[in-house]
Amino acid sequence: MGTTQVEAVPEPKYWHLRTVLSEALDSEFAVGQILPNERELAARYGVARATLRQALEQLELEGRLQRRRGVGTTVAPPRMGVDVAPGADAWAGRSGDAWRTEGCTLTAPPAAVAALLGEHGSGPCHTVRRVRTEHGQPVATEILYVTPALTGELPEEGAERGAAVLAALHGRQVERSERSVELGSARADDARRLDRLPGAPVLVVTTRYLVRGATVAVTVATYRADTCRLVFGDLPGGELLAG
Amino acid sequence: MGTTQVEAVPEPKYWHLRTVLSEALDSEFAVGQILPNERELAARYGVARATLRQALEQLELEGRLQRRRGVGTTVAPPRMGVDVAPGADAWAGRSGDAWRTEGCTLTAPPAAVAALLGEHGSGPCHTVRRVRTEHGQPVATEILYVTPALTGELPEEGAERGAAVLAALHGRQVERSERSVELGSARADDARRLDRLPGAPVLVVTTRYLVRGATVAVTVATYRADTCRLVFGDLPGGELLAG
DNA sequence: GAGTGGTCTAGACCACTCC
DNA sequence: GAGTGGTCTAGACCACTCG
Repeated sequence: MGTTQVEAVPEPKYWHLRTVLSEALDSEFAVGQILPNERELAARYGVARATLRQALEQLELEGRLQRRRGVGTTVAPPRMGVDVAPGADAWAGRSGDAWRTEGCTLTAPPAAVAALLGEHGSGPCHTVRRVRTEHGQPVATEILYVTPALTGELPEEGAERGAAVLAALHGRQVERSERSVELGSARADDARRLDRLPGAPVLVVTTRYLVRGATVAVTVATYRADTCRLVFGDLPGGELLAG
Repeated sequence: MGTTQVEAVPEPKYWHLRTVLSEALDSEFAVGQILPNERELAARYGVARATLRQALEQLELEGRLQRRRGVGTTVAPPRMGVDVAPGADAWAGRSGDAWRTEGCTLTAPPAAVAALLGEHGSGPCHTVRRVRTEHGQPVATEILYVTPALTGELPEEGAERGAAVLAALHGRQVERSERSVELGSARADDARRLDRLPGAPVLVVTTRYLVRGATVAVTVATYRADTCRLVFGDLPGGELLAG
């Protein structure tokens, strides 16, 4: 008794620190500005470095900070809006297209993708790898799986075949598409392409393209969660409230 | 010399451990099964508990594990697909509606929302709080901001006014909507509603509803990232490849 | 009260960037 | 080589759930 407990459920130090730092970022720092190093910040706030890092990790997750090994921690700009509306992330040929095709193989898709492709998923698929760059920064990697039934014969190999696959898809009508978004962590190869460390948080966008009721193509796109805000622009109208 | 370095760039322990555990989950554990406790797992794999926890955090981020203080770590079921298509997450009145209205106030929106509302954002807005439950589990919280110009006079207070606001919106035509998804971390109040700890990763879905070119309503929905896969069903068709 | 995950510490060393 | 963030350790204590 006698201890006037201001908060019945005291919040963790790292969470309080996150709030304090967040407010400091708003009022005392400009975008791109470099913060004091972790050891100094920890000393300044009277916590262990690990605790400070927990707070910084939160802020990085929220897109407020950017940390680079060997360089320092900087104040991140607001997340860029990346348009992922169907057609807007044009697979090819668009003016100002930000996608770059890296290569193409003919391999069996992973089980999760095979399930989406249904009967077409059992055999090998054209597998096209692409990387999306925005404002000079890599923001996404993507793997496109296309059933060979859709493209027909494609003798070329490697990156050239990738272009051929995209060309074969060019202008095809699709009845509808289904898209889902979930949180993931970057695998080693994606992390390298995205200029991040393995395990970095990413937003995984999976899209099914349907023609006459059958899934003819699937894309799995991996967006950097720290720098990207996925924008689904111009959704159809309709009633503001269903029911 | 003499040290045959198998991997030129050795991966961190926690990342390797993540892979090992991930494979063990696939082959040796069933959904819902409880894992050995952290101290034992750390000993078993010959690492410090903190390192083991780093691996577990990764797997939790990927939706593979579920950790509950005082209980243990269990194998999580596959993420549930949560439909967030416009109209599908009906604001009210739908059969099987999974949203529950918590209350309603007339307050000035935060700056970020005010910016989206444009000229209407300067004054106070109807602010409706809702919670979405799916399969008996809270999956999302949402705040709906509506300009008073759209609803007219609404004398009631609290949760009843919330219903009145929703009723006023019922069946309204909207020309188009714009939606974005980004990663965030749960604030204390959202965390409580979602049965999570502060800082838990969430997917923040922001939607603008437009009528005659003006934004009349904005929703900010916060989904649990560990258990939810956001599904945008039945997107419009069109060309499979734009260009 | 026993057992769990969550927080926090103090220190060490490593990988990387830049001068 | 100096300075940064990233990894890892060994230990302590706290908050929570459950029998």
